[in-house]
Amino acid sequence: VTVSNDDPGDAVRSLVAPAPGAARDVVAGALERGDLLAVVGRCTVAFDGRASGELGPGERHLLVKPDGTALVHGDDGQRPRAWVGPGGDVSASVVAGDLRVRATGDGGDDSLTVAFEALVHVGAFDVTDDGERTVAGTEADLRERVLADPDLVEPGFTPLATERETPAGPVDVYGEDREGRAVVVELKRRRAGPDAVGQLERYVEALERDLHIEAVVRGILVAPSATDRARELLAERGLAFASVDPT
Amino acid sequence: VTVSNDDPGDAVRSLVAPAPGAARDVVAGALERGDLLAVVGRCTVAFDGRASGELGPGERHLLVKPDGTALVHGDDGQRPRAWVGPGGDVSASVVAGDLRVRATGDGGDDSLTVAFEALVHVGAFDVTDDGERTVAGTEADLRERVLADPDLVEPGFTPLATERETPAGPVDVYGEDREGRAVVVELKRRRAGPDAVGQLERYVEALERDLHIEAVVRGILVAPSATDRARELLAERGLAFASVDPT
DNA sequence: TTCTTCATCTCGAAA
DNA sequence: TTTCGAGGTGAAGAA
Repeated sequence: VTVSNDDPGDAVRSLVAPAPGAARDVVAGALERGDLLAVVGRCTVAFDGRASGELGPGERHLLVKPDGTALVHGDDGQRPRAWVGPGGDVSASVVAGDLRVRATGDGGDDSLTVAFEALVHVGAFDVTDDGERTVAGTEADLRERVLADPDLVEPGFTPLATERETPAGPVDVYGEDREGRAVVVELKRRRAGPDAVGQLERYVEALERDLHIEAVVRGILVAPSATDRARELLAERGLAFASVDPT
Repeated sequence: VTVSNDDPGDAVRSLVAPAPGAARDVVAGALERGDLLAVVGRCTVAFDGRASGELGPGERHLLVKPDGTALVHGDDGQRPRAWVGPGGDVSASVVAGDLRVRATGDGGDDSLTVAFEALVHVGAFDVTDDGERTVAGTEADLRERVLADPDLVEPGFTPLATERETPAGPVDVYGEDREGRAVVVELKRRRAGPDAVGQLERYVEALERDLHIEAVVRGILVAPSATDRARELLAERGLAFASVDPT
């Protein structure tokens, strides 16, 4: 077992195949300093809270962030096998010769316990991420596109408001058609399914009641495409569809 | 810059503050062997595909799994700041003196590029996670509970089928009430919102049409609780609610 | 706080 | 492959 550290300003602590006690010390120090903590090894995991469950023995990667978030990743997939959210407490101990890391969620209702029966690596890193994040191709971009060129929705369509409030919640785009009829537009950045139609329908009905007029409120689903079931539902409800890409 | 490795059967390679070339070699070896790869350092990130975007300079943790999944984690929150799914290719290179890791998603439509301008740690780990995952408190558990004690839904309720097919999709639980009327039950393991009511409504309407009878099909939403808006919608649609916890 | 909806949602199962 | 709904969904914005 060797401690391997080039000591670049105490920014890193890295142990390969450490003894549990040495690992616990590194983990405890990382938690105290607010470091990013990474532990790789064979472990079992238990969690409890909104639901409860466990992971049988397996080799995994535990990531603990300065805000208390803890993620247990297996060897595949994009989602952690187990996790607990930020805001809680994290502690480390050695129980029966095993390193044990325990984290609790914000309310304290959620808890996560990781017991390592073999340690491959422990690392503590003093990192801060203050970089900006930009994303293009979101629903917001689709909305901008529709507002810039309302004919994409339907020739003669005139947007009047975004996020217009109704008893059923805010509608993405509210406007009127060439004949002056009220129009509710629901935007989806991806292929739309039955849920999107249900949403649109709720807004249309809510707005009809809100305006308490006899005139019909039209509903238009705007998305790159829609599934067959979604199109059937649109037809049944007398709603329309317009194909528009978010980019 | 030191290579620090206790050589526990070639299961670990760990470099603290490595030079880009040395890091590239470790990364390339990890990709070749199918190791779990972890890189910590200051980087910029760009992604493209379903959407596109970038992360400005920041210190982050890159995790690459044997299946090609790549996750870029910042110092807080539970979701990666950027990612690409499994199934694609991953490659490493040194460009303008910086380690660069590029990963593509399954279809090759998605791509993720991470350029490290400073390296804190590089680790390659030979791990496999074959542990079982068990979870209690899921919707399946709620269904079992309801089937074991149908009175939780409503006194006199009799379940007849689960996953019963309708033109709108499979119904969680199908049965009949004390008067022999058809009943559709929609289950939610947590507090139910408007979307759950929309789902239940679709199933009720689909089943009414499917049975093509004059008799009404009843709908009951079963969940620990429901939001006010959800309750209003239930009332408008003539649907019922039953409070049942998944555990 | 609760509520509502978006997400580069992810994931699994079924048609 | 596509569709559909669950998820211990998470996260953001508004009331």
